[in-house]
Parts: sequence; structure tokens; C-alpha cells
Amino acid sequence: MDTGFLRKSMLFKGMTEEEILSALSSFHAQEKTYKKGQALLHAGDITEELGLVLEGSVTIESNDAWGNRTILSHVGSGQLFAETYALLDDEPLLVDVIANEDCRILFLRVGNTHELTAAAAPWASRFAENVLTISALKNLHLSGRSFHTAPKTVRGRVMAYLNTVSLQTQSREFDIPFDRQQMADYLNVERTALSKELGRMQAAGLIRTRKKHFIIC
Amino acid sequence: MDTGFLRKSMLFKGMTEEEILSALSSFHAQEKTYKKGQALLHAGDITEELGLVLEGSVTIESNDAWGNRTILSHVGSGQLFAETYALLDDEPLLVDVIANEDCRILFLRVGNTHELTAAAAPWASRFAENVLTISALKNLHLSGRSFHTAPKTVRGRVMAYLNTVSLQTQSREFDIPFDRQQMADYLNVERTALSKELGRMQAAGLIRTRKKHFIIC
DNA sequence: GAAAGTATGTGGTTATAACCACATTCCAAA
DNA sequence: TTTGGAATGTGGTTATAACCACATACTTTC
Repeated sequence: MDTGFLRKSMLFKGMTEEEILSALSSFHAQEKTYKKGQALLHAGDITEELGLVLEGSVTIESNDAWGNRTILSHVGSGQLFAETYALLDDEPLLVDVIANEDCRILFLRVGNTHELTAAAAPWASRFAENVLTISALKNLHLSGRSFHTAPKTVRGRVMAYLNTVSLQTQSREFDIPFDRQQMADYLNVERTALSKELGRMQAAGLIRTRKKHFIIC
Repeated sequence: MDTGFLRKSMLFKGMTEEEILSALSSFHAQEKTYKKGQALLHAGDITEELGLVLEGSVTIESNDAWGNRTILSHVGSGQLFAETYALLDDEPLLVDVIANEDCRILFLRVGNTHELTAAAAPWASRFAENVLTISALKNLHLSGRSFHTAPKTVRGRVMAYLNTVSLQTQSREFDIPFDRQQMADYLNVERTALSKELGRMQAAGLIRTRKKHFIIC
């Protein structure tokens, strides 16, 4: 196991190689690989394991009974998914987890909130700190999506989203992690309506864009 | 301080009166009262304290530059707010916290994730467990709102929301915590459009409703 | 580098929600 | 019980996004 990579992850941040190996063993770590488009977890599943993306990326999606897809988030290398469901007993997943590209995933049976905070291992408190920080940050990201889908018009949503990315990257020029279809799903609008609005915004001189690259003017 | 009430709250669940008093002291607990409509916290504020609603209720709202209001959640007696921002250093609030009715609030300077999980007090691990559980549940609620605002039609959103409440209450007949304006804001639709759609749904025999009371047929 | 497939963009139509104005109902205080 | 104010509902108009069909551009593979 590549502890060098893990030491850089949020989950194992601040832990030594020995501590990480001890944690991996006590969490029954298992590595699995998936092809692009493959489902890692389905809505309705109950999981006691969280997933850590070692390589590639996955999307967290909601697919309702009428076939509408909503991308809730994009999880890249070093990031986690399903940790909320792993921490809470008996909570069935409300989302699907889909491989956004070919990927390698590490599954960890971390136990619920009690086991996590009451554990005696010398690294346990640091690990609990990391999980709590990750959970708090996830809250912030979920709040962010609420913001981005709150405006009633396509243009309002695009501007809210691009503004956030611009703040995150501290730049008026950046790439987004979505293609047009994914961006439309994330903003909860129809793809062609998004394309049209981006065209209008370019014509109006508000932005310049080509594929995933954006410049705010 | 009424430890009997606090012992029933999620935050102090499983802690003895002595432990709670010790915690309150070490968190510099402060009680404050607010009138309906008054702001407890503003977007942009940086807070190191979380709020615990002792009496009454508050709403977590987003108010953008163009005056659109979005109710993100409703926080009642015994529940928390701003805990995400208290846990994370240097994260300015992205929301306003407004008194939904006259209320009494307890503010606690709990410290960040590190102080919380590394604390030595005998009750510290239980307290960290509670905070982590609350954070994970909050994630679930935020995900829920994503679901409720994901459908493109007013009817779809109403049904998604009512369906969730019905599942939560395990009943086809229930009250919701919102009036029409708040419900419209929560679902991110226009109030009169919501009224119209509720009328159509009643005419179609899908639901029966009067004010905050709903019956799913 | 041609072909096939995927992603992106555009025009036109229709459905729907926002918006505005106002009616009705509900509730509380005099 | 009346009255004022707030909450809720309804009709009509307009703006906008969804939807459909298709054109264009970009990628990948042979």
C-alpha cells in the first residue's frame, strides 16, 4: 500500500506511515478497481465502508424514478465518498456513486461515530479530527450547491457557480471539472439551455469559454 | 442552567449533569434572547461559537445581492446552528441566521476540530462523538434539500418534499414546519406558483391540505 | 487522414413558472 | 362582532426554460 499517497490525503493527514498501516489494518482496507461509467454503490445500499479515491474520479448522483439525473458532487483523487453513510448506522444511501473515469478505490470499514471517537489507538484522536474536518467541509460544499442552484434563471446559476470557482481558484481564468452535460446536471438545468445561455453570455462579453475553460470578463 | 433540557439535546446526549456543567464552563457558555425576525448571525461573520436553540426556533437563510431569499433549513428547540463554521477556522458564514419566533439561544465556544478531538476531559470523547453525529446528520439534511429542489416542476418538488416528510413521520397525514412563503422559499419556487400547484394537486385528488396540514391521498 | 462516435451549439415550439394585480380567507385585537 | 392586517389563493400576461430536431465541431480509432 502506498502510504506516501495516503499521507497526503485529508483522511490520513498528520499521521505517520506506521500509524496509517495500523489504521488500514484495523479498518480492513480493501482496494478495488472500476471502469468509467461503472457503479460503485447504488441508492438503497447500506454501507459500513467509506471510499477513498486513489486514482481517477467518481461522481455522486441522484437518479429519480423518472430518469432525471442530478450530479451532487464530483470526487477526485485523494477525496472521500459515502463517509456520512458509513458513520451513521442504518442509513440507506440516497445516491449512486459512479466512476467518472477508470479508477482505483480504497474501501475502509471505519465504524460509526462512537467507535471512531472512543477508539484507544494512539492515532485515533488524529483520525477522528480528520473525519470531523472532512464532514464539516462537506457541509460547506453541500451548502455551496444550494447556492448555485438557488437562482431561478440559467444565467444566475452559471454566474453563481463561476463566481464560486473563481473565488476558489483566486483567478478570473480557470478550468471547471465538468463537461457541459455534467455542468448542466450540477446546475439542474437542461444542457442545450446552458449552451444557449453561455453563448448569450459570451455575446454580451460577460465571459469567454471553450470547453471546460472559462474566463470571466 | 437547565441541564435537564440540555441532557435531552443531541449535543449533550449521554452526558451527566456534572459533565455538562464542566463542558458549559470550559466552552464559556452564554445565553442570549432574540425577538422574532431579529438576526442572530449575518453572512460574512466569522464565528467561533455554535448556537444551541433553548426555546423558539431560527431559520438558516441565504439572501443574495438581488434580494432572493432561500431558506436552507429550520432549526428548532434543542437543535444547533453554525457548528460547521465554529469547527472550521477562518470560514466566513455564507448564510444568515434569523429568529423564526421569539427565542433563547445558548452560544458555546467549542473550539475547532483539533481542540475538540484532542481534549483530555473525561467527557470529551462523548462530546466529540455527538458533534460528529450531528455533522453527519446535517450532511444528510443538506442532501435532502438537494433532492427536494432537483425536480424541474413545482409539482415534482412538492411531491419530493411531501414524500420525505411522510417517510420521516411514517404517516400520510402530517404538519410541515413552514408556512406557504417559507415552503416556497425552501423549494425555491414562487409563492403563488406553489399555491396554484397545491390547488391543482388537490383538484386532482393527489393531496388534501389546509395551511400547514397535509394529507397524501 | 477518413470514418465514426461523442460533445457542443443553434433554431424553433411548447410548456411552465415568474410576475403582477387583486380577491378571499383567516386570525387577532379592539 | 367588527375591523385591520396578514396569509393564502386565483386569473391573466409575459419571460424563460424544457424539449425536439438537427448542425457543427471535436476526438478517437482504425
